[in-house]
Amino acid sequence: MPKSQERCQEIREETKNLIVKKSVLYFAKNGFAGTKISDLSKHIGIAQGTIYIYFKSKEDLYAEIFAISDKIAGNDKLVMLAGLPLPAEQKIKKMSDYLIKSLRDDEMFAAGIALYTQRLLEGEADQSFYKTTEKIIKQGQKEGSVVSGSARKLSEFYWGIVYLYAVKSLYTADSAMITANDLSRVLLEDRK
Amino acid sequence: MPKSQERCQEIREETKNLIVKKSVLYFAKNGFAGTKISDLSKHIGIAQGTIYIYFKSKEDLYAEIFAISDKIAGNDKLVMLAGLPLPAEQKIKKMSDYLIKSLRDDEMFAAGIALYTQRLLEGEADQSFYKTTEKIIKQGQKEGSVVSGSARKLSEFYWGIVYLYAVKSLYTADSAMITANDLSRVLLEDRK
Amino acid sequence: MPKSQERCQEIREETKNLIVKKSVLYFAKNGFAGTKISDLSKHIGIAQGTIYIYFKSKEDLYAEIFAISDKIAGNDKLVMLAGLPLPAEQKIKKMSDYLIKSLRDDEMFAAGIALYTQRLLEGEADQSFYKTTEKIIKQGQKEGSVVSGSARKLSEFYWGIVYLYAVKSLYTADSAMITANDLSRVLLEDRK
Amino acid sequence: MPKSQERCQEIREETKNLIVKKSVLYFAKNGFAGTKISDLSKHIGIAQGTIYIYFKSKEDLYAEIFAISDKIAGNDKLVMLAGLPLPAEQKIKKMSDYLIKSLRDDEMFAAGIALYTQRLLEGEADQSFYKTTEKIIKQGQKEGSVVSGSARKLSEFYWGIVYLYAVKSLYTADSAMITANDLSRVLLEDRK
DNA sequence: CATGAATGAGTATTCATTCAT
DNA sequence: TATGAATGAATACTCATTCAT
Repeated sequence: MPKSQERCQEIREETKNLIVKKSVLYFAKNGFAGTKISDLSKHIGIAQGTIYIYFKSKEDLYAEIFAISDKIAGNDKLVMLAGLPLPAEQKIKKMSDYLIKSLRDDEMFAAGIALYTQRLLEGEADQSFYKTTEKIIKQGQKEGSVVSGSARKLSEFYWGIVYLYAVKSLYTADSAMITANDLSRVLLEDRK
Repeated sequence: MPKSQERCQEIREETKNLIVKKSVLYFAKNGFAGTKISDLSKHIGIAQGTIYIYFKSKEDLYAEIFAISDKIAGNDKLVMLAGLPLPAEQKIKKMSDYLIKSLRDDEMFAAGIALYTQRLLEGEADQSFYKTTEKIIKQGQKEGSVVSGSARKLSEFYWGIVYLYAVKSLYTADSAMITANDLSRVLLEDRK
Repeated sequence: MPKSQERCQEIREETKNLIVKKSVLYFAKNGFAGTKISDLSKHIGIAQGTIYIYFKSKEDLYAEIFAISDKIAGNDKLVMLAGLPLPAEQKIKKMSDYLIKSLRDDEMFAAGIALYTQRLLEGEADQSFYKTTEKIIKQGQKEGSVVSGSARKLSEFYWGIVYLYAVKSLYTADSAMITANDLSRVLLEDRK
Repeated sequence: MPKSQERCQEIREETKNLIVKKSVLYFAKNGFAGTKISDLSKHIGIAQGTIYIYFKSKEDLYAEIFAISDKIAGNDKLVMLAGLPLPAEQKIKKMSDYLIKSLRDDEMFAAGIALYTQRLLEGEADQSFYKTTEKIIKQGQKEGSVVSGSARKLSEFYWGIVYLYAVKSLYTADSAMITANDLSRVLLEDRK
């Protein structure tokens, strides 16, 4: 009696997700060239061959992970936040809160940020994070809560710092993480 | 006219320097695993075998480059600056000036910073940059020019940003570099 | 209504036959090494695992097919023909008729011939086809209807040609097949 | 002191030729799937890696050998022969002489014929051998020396037999090779 | 019995290193 | 010294076979 069509689909889905999930961290830490399929498969807990059932090649797996890195890093949440009817200062604080909390608690998130930013540096990712943040910055500059300067540069700066601490948290468990407040202050005017 | 002993030595020196110089950039961009000797030698403009005359192995070359990365990145200048009888604010401004200028004009410098920081993340570098900067920060906090907070964390933050723009400049020629002023402000109190 | 013992047996028989039948063609075209179980099972229309219910291994399946290739190729009919009380010329004509007709109409037959000959080349098949044909040739040489020369060589030649067109018909549907007459003439004296 | 440019070129040429020459036989005997790079390199007497200096992949090596199989099989000589001002009967006899002699003495030649014909069966080779032979056949039919029938079919038949004995000679050293005379008679009218 | 996802031994390919020139 | 062809151990990838469902 054959396995049911749906159950097979489910198994496939599960295994593929497992591979992706575990690979994100591994690639983020070790890079493409630094990742051996033999080590990766051991880390995932499957046979080497299984990877090739779901991905044509190591490069293919990497590309797929790269491609979804913005999802892993929570781009959709950011876009939603930007759309809310709130003052920019609040948005920035919420965003910073969310980012710092996620970096601290969720290795996958940190890995997603790291991969997404690498992709940006190599010119292969769209700049959705930057652009959404730019909008918030401009709103804040109108409202007087955000420091003056090129929104683009400020956005890059903000995300650069997020990247920085993402990478740090991948390498060292106990890194002296900045607070959400520290991060917000990069954009917000000091209140005296 | 036979080559004199010294001339030979000179040539050796020159070739070795060429290899180091060109390798710094290559390793900084591609990492250890991502660097193939075949590609690297092409990039340097010599034969693969030549590298092995000067270095025992790829790892040996990498180690040597790593070992001098803090020199490339100008650690000695920083130490000297810290020792001068100047207010911390001035030191920070001078330091930031120097860093931004170097990042802009000297690829080798950027590569040195990138490699040094990678080493730090992997826990293999001493933390001289951080520590020297910490001293300046503490001085500044006493003098009232530097924001309050853990000197260690502020130092890490400052150098994180330098690293960030070092990596950026390795990848994109025209990256929207921050100004020395932007960089200084990370540590300095806002003056109203 | 539970399946009877016999019905079960029948189903087994049917599936096994299906596998053999479809495999003959596949192996004949692609050879042992060139046949992947994954491709073969797709071609048969069953799951990979099913093959292993009926055959211990790929080699086992191949061996079984090889073993019956002379039956597929109609060796028994040839032996019977040789035994009939007929002049050699008639036997040769009947044999050629039968071979050409079968090659044209029955892919399985062509595949059987191809496999049998491959086996011969590799020295693993007995030479029953050759030997039976040799007898007919010798009879014909006595009767004056068959060209002179080594019966062995003529027999090899005759079957070589049959093999040739067997292979051709496996690859190209519309190959310019020789006629039974052409084939007979390889052995028979020209009549003026 | 570096190797001279020319010497390097020479060495490359030599090694590539060695690989091609030895591979022709190996592939002809074992087919593509049946040939392991590890075995092939042992057979050639070089390291596995060396093959990949000259060929991008196993497939690439095979394709290159396939592509030149008509040269190995001596297509140019055949074309030249067809152009000579001779009666067709002489051409056919010379051609058959040459073919049988080459098959007997030169394994490479046999391998070339085998590969070329495989290519034909797979529809990837042009049909230069067939076409040149067709011309000679038509000439001979006009001159009355060649049997009647479709020139195309006769040509296919003739080359089929050559292929047959090419394959045979690859497998068995002492195969009962037909004589040049036997081969010629496939096309020529019997003289009484 | 039938299925097809998973396995891992086997095979292809790469790349740091060596060495004859 | 400098070269780059050759090497073979390390790594990527395939495919016959197994096994839980």
